[in-house]
Amino acid sequence: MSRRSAQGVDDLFAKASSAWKEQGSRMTSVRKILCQEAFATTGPFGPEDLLTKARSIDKLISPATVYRTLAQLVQLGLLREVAGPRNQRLFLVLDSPTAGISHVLCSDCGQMIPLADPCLHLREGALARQQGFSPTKISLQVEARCDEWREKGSCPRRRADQDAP
Amino acid sequence: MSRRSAQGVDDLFAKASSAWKEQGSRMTSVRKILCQEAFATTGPFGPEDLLTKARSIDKLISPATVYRTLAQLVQLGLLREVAGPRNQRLFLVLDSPTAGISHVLCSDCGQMIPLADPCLHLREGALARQQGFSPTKISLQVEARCDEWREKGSCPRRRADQDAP
DNA sequence: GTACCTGCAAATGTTTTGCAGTACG
DNA sequence: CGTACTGCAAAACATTTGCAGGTAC
Repeated sequence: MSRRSAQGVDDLFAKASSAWKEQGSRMTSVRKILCQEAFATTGPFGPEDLLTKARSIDKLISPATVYRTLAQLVQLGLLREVAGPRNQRLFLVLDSPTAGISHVLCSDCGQMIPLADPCLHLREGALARQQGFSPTKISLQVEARCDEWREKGSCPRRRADQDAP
Repeated sequence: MSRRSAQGVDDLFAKASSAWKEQGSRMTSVRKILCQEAFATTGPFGPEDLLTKARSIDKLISPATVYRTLAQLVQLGLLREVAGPRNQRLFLVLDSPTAGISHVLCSDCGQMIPLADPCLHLREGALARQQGFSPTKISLQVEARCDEWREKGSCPRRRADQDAP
């Protein structure tokens, strides 16, 4: 998994710290670990992913704390929740107006491939605001079969734990 | 809840029957009830909604059968699963070109408001093709808090059976 | 000292599965 | 008759919550 630049991570980390402090909360050592691991991730990640990464640093971190922290980071506007394939919950770091929130979901392997399209992002916000809504969660589902699937009969990204559609 | 025309329901019903028959399965009496209730619904509905409606006709229908049948109807291409607010699973009847469109989901009342935006639709197709995918269905969901919610503290569309977030 | 934070374990809520009986063709 | 379908109950998961102890300021 690719990682965000140290500069970007520090930026986000500072934002989280001050946002928490502002509301009487603290940047604790557990939250530090969770933030570092979450913010360093460039792609979408699930609660389970984050827990695993965090536990590679501190084995005692519990799922409860991961869920609590994720909810807070979404509420602070640093993460956005998106709908993943097969009802997974996924989170994305929101660190710039160009944050890629569009994705293609492969019908075969279920994998989510990000689409970078700032224009689309702006458009989504505008659409929602037009009708009197403030967006909190955005999910674009493009159901598709990848070219490899059509040519070779199976998707190269398919994971072993997945069943045929 | 608005209902689909009898003609439309019959059409979908016939499709389901023949699709099942084709694969050695049957249109049973329980499936009839589930299909009728699902196909008559024009908006998004959850497994629980469908179970309730079905039980108003036959009280013995079980959740297991509802889930099994929903999965099959999705697989047959008659329903489409979309991600709802607060991690609800929602299903839509796929019976027209307007099925693959965008929606705003209200975080408070859970209602899904369609967004007509053919431009967005076209754009997604292009994006997906760029990356080697052939899109089949596209749906954009923006989960949001509506202005009424922010101003009055609750959403005018809220239904009685829903809890505060 | 007073909040806040955390892990644990239990509770929740939803979806799936094994199984025995039933119904359909 | 054999296969598919169904309800029931239990299992499997994912997520949330209560609480007691620990930590930061």
